Amino acid sequence: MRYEKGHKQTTRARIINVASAQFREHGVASAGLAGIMSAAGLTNGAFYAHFGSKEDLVQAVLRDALGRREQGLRANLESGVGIEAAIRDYLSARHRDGAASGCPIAALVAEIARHPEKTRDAFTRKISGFIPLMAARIQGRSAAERRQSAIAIYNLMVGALQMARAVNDRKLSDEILGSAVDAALKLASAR
Amino acid sequence: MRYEKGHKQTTRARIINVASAQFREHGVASAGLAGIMSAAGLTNGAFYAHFGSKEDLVQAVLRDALGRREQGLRANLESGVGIEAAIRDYLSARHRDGAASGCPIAALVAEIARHPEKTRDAFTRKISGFIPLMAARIQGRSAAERRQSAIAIYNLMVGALQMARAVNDRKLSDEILGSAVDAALKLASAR
DNA sequence: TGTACATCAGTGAACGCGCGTTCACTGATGTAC
DNA sequence: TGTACATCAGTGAACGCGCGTTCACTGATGTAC
Repeated sequence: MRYEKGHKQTTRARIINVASAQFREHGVASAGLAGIMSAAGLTNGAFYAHFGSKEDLVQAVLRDALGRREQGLRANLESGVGIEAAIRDYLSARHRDGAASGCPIAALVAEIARHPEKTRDAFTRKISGFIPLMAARIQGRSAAERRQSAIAIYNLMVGALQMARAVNDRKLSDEILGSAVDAALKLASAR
Repeated sequence: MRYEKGHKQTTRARIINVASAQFREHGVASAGLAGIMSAAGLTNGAFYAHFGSKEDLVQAVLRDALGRREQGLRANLESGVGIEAAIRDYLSARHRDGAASGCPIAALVAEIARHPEKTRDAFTRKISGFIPLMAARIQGRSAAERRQSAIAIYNLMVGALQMARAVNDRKLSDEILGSAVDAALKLASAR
């Protein structure tokens, strides 16, 4: 064959990786296919050998990026990384300043709400899988309470990260992250 | 005069109102000027008699929409509407399902982070004004603690509302709102 | 009082541009006989 | 072994379209004299 076996799969993965970063950095609506393809070292036309439409790519990116974060959660759980470390990492200056490689939920959730059902389906499915993984690391009297706290903590972190990114004043931005860390830790400890 | 006094101001306000709703519903990037102007009962060209650019309009919308919410907060404070009622209202199904007339922060914060400094300035200024108004209604040992809780509660509500809007499963969406209400109330009460 | 001109909010066609998408083609390698 | 054809990932030009923006123009009313 003119290309080694698995070449197309590799190319597809490269497109997904590039798109994943550009979507998170510029938003789905503002990241164009031409820019994504050229950053992947390809030309416009090759796109449709891999995906049926831009919306298809969005779904593939969501599944991939959220899948990676899920794997990360599982790895943390197994290696015993504490919930406090995870919260501090999520709400760090590094995460705030590195949206392109950061949490896809924080970067894209508002846009996803405006996308077609199929895209929201892909998102919803991944989120549903996430929740039990987070709940497993949270203290609480009952499973229901742990689940509830896990959801609230994630929502708090997502909101705080976005706010810290939008605000144009370093001190206020740091204060937002710090307030969220404290509140998240409170919610994570049994009451 | 061919138009009564104050006519231009009224028109400007109408453009801002229409844009405000369309930005919140479709996002700034996806809401076009032609659509905004025609919804305001005008043609394309009239836009530049009122604003220098689309980005100018974004800033005007932010100042207007956040100003309205600030006024609402002040009114609640004076009329003694409790923090619990405010939280339940923010995290209601009605607010989730009515983005066009809902909180501009939840709808636009992620996009604002990617806009020019001047736009982020307008946002930051309004947010800074917000915080003390919210802190005044929160319990806590010190002013610093009240401020911290107010920030965390708002971040939690913004994140939860966005997540509830993105998720494509009514039950999960309701659960997200409910979890956020409980967590916000916990954060709002003194500890 | 009547006429000439100034004002100005809004019109609507046109600008260049980048978007998502399509498609005829390329060229390296495989297979058939 | 050599030739004809099939495969297919990727090329690159072109499509129609809507975007933000510009601009010559309109027409109702004001002011000057």
